[in-house]
Amino acid sequence: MGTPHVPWSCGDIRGGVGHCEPAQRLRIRAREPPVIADTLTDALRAALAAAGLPEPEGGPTLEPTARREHGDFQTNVALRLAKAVGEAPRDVAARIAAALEAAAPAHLERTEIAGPGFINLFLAPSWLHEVLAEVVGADGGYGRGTALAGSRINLEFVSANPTGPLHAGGGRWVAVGDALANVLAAQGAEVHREYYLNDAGNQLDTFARSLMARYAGEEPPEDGYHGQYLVDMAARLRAELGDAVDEATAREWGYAAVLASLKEDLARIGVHFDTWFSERTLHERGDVPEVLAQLVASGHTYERDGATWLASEALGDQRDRVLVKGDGSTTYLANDLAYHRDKMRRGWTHLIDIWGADHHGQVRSLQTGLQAIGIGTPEAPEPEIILGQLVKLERGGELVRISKRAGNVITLADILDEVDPDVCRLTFLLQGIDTAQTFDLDVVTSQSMENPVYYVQYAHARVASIARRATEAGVVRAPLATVDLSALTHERELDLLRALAEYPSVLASAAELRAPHRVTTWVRDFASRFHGFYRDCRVITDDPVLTQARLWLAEAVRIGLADALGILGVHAPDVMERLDGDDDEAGE
RNA sequence: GCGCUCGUAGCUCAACGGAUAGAGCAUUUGACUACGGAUCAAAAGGUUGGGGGUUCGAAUCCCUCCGAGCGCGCCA
Repeated sequence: MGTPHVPWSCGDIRGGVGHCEPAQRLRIRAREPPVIADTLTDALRAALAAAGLPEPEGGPTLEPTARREHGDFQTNVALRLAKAVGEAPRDVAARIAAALEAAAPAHLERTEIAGPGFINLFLAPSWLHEVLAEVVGADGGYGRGTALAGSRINLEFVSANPTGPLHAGGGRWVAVGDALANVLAAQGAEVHREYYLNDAGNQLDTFARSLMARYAGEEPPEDGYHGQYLVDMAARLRAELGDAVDEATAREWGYAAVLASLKEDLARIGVHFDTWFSERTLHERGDVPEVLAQLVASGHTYERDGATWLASEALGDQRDRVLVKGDGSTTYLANDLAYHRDKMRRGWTHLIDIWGADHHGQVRSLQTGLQAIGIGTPEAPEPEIILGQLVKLERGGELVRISKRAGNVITLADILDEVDPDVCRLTFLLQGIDTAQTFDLDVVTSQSMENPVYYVQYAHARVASIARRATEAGVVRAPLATVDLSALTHERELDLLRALAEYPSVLASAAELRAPHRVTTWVRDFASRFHGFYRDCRVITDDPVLTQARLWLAEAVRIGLADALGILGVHAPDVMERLDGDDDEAGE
């Protein structure tokens, strides 16, 4: 029966097993907020030394406080040290705090010991003014890290079989994969986007038979592809190539047609792949027999029942796997091993695959098979496989049941016909991929309040609008160095700057955790803070000093919004198209 | 049966082992004669599926039970 191939469940996205443990990943040290964090950490280290205390394992850490009453930063060093030192946590904290205040670093106003033994640091607003200068002074590079500098990452995603259009659920991998690539690149990695075309197996043959059946005006075979698109495709085939097409010709013509439509869909949503890798390449070059020979030589294979097996269970797989079938043909696993070996040979330092959770059973097979030939280790397997839970589609408050047989496939193109690509992308990037996502077509296709993309884009458009107004009023931004940023004292202003201060660590953790949705969460919150600021603080005022400072603040906000949206692959418009809320028949 | 991923407000979802678990939507109540009201403010809403354990501290880590999704082919 083959893979269930649930159309919008991304059933033909290559699947895999659970997340790799962090230890197996490329490690990224999530950075604390800029500059100030280094300063404070150094001061904290010095305070520990001055107080005659050791450093906790992993060094002292600082983090932004969750509540304003707790100051700007907090550290739990005292809590972590208490047991080793043999003193009460609050006593340890007191010693550290005293030493810290005795040699107070820049911006530090006071410390406070709170709760079980936290040390809270209260800083002067000047540290946030420096953040503003960092944001605008970074020339587009604010928030970037270097943790992955030097690594060359091959990121494979989507890779849906070229036997039909992309399903709506597959859009999740399109959006997540592209954003993850951006997130990794933001840490200095060279990232290569790759799409694997499974064009040598029997799926394409099944596709060809189905197409031929439609061409002949018949129903596709039981295990074939029943979607309406093949009826349309068959008609085009007849129009282009006439009435005497054989199956081989139909297969190649159909493959080319599907490939063109895949690329068109991806272009519509703005995703570009650097490489479209054809499985046929492997067979033409003889890569598969070659990798099989390597596996045999490794001693991890055996013959049984006329087939060649990989002794993968001994390497940590759930069971052994067939590499060469009784009829002499190779399995998907054998081909996939050859494919990933090829990727490593092309010089990438690390491979990442994004798979649908329905394929998690294959993860260990691939990883252990590669380990048998010296690629990756149990601690750091290649490829790293990111599993995403599948997407459920809902419309009219009901789950849309997928029936390939009935041909009621909802494609990504269908969605793009109805909604802006930005909405589509951000919707898929709203949540982590560990949980199954329910994609409500009614909500997504409505330009309602439930669409966070407009909320964020509106914030950006508002900033742009302020800039336009300023220009109209003849107000020009003075060079930053001449502007007195200390005019920024309003809680709304500082609140925006705090969010910007945390942006670098948001990007870093999004990369480390392979979780681009964290950027979405941040930018939604950031937009919310801006809307609050906008309400309470007028930028263009009679006070030239305040106006200048706020114009620069607005610019910093624009940079933050635009950068985060850019990483998510969503546009940051200067103007929003007005919704006509007046005669909206769908309203209320 | 075995394995993987999950279970958080009415709904959809956040939350590098940290303090009083946060947003949006929905509900209720308010707010512009100035930069775009696709906005803002406030209220209400929780035993983080249940039970144990580790820890100064658990939604987070461990064990167990319940529930959900997905896997467990000489298919790809």
